[in-house]
This record gives sequence, C-alpha cells and structure tokens, in this order.
Amino acid sequence: MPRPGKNSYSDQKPPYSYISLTAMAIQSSSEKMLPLSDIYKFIMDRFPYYRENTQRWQNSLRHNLSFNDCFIKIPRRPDQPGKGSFWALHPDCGDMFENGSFLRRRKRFKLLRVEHSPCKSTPVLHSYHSHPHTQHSLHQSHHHSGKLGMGHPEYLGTMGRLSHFQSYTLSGGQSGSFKHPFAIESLIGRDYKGVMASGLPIASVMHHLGYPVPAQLGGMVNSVWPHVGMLSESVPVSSDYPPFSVAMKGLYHHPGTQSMPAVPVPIKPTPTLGTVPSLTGMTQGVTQICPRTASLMERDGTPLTEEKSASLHPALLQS
DNA sequence: TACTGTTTAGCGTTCT
DNA sequence: AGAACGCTAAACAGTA
Repeated sequence: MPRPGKNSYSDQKPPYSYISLTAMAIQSSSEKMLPLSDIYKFIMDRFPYYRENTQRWQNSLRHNLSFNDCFIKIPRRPDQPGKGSFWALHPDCGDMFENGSFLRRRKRFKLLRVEHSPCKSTPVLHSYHSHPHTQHSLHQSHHHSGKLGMGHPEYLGTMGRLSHFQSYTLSGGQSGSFKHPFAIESLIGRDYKGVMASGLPIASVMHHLGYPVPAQLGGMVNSVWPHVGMLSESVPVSSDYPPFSVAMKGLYHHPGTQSMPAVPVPIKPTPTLGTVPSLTGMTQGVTQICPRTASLMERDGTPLTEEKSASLHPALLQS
C-alpha cells in the first residue's frame, strides 16, 4: 500500500462502493438528481481511477442503479430533451452507511415487494394513481429475486391494501414498528419542523420537473437546508479525494443516538484517508424527496395544482 | 449506432 | 456456515 500522501490515491481505487459513488454524484447536484452521463462525469472528474476501464465500471454502475432500490428513476419531462432518465436517491435510504463505511453498507436498502413476477423495474418517481398516502414499500427478500415495479398491478394492488400513510420500512428485521430516522413522521415527531423526510430540496426538484413551487415551500427549503448546493463547492480537504461537503448528518445527529465516526472508516483496510471530514454523513443524510410529494408529481408533467400543493403535509408548508 | 436500462449469473468478501 | 453485499461480465431491449 502506498503511503498516504499527496496524490497517492489519484489512480488507486477509491474506498467507496459504486453505490457510494453514485450517491455522492447525486448529492453533489443542486437538484439532487442526475442523468447517468453526469454521474459518470462526476466520478471521472473526481476519481482518476475511474478514467480508465470505463466500460467495466460503468456497466457495474448501471447495474447498481437498476438493481438497488435506493436509486429511483425520474423520467424527463417532454420539454427536457436528452437521453435517459434522471436518477435520484430513494427517500428512505439515508441510513445505509450507518457504520460510516462507504465501501460496504451496514444494511441494504430494499423496498418491500410482492414476489411473483420475475420482471423488475426501478421505482420511478411519479404517481401511479394510488392513494397519495399509501406509497409504500413491499418486501423483497432475496438478493437476486425478481421485483415488481410500482406500476405493476400487483404492486399497486398491495399498496391499495396497506394502511394509511405507513412509513417506508426497511427489510432486514427492521420492518414493522421500525421508524426510519429520516421518515417524515419521525422527523416531524422530533420537531423537525419543515424538514422533509431526509431533506430533499423538494422545491428544487419540483422546479426542475416544471411544477410551480409554493413560496412557503421554497422558502422553507432554503432556510432549513442552507447547505444545499454546498457539494458543488470545492473545499480543499485532501488532495487524494475531493471533498463532498454535506452537513446533513449534523442536522440529525444527537449524541447517543447514533455512532458515526468523524471520518469514514472503510471496512477493508485502506490507506489512511487523511481527513475527509466533509464525507461524514454524506450518504447518511442523503437528501430525499418526500414520498407524499413524489406521488403528486405526475409522469405526464401535469402541473402541481394549488390543491395538490395544499395537500402537502402541513409541516412542510407552515412558515 | 451509441447510449441507457434491465436482468441473470458467478465469484469474492464481509457480516452474523 | 450461511446470508448479505459488492464487483464484474454479459446478453438483451429500448431509445435518442
């Protein structure tokens, strides 16, 4: 192992999984979503290692995007020409790297799904006309099992039978009464007034998708998430890895509630990273879209009406 | 045609 | 030991 130092990692494989890297890229964007090509670009810009063998790692990355439920696909609007969709992080995947390792997740983020059909489709961020409060996760229990898309009749059918506004649940023994720390009711319950589940700058996404953004929402987002956009700033931390300044963890972290090392600790022995404090909580507090609001966003670009806006959770709109 | 997205498969590593 | 996770390869379909 080369001695950690200036540029010593420049062409070494970064100690981050593709999921981490993708999450970084998405997080780095002001809109919290990126097309595939921009994810590639982000990774190649910051990690010279990935400027080679592009076919190999890009294939892997695409596989990860499709396979992992923590990534959701956001279709382009008709007036947004371009290839492919936007990719964002799932509303409830902010806790994947709880142990601080960005090489291996503490637990895999999985949606709960009914397993019947081998077909799979990535959850797409648009309404499928289910009850707006019933967007839900269905269990999926096997690594390579089939999945049902949100648009699948069985998926919807199951959703329809679910109780009113249950939070997303994580599989792996945490379903049931488990409340994800970034679930909206958890946040509201802890007096995170105005903070969305995991904090996606929803006004930003809504704006991006071409929906009118309620002034209260925009203002709330700006005031609650002053760090939004920080990622694009270049804060010199290490010459080995570029910084990703997301201060989200700090917003949620309370002493004694979670243990998160100040510096990410790769499970696999890797050279000392030096100090990469800005990585702390990068994927922990990944900013997400509120499922409730996601369901309001129609695939066909139907404007978000005032009624729809008003039906957003009151906690999100109160000034 | 190149890119994007999905799926399957196999293997290695790490965790429980 | 088995499960879970991560990486890679590859085939294939859809699309700009």
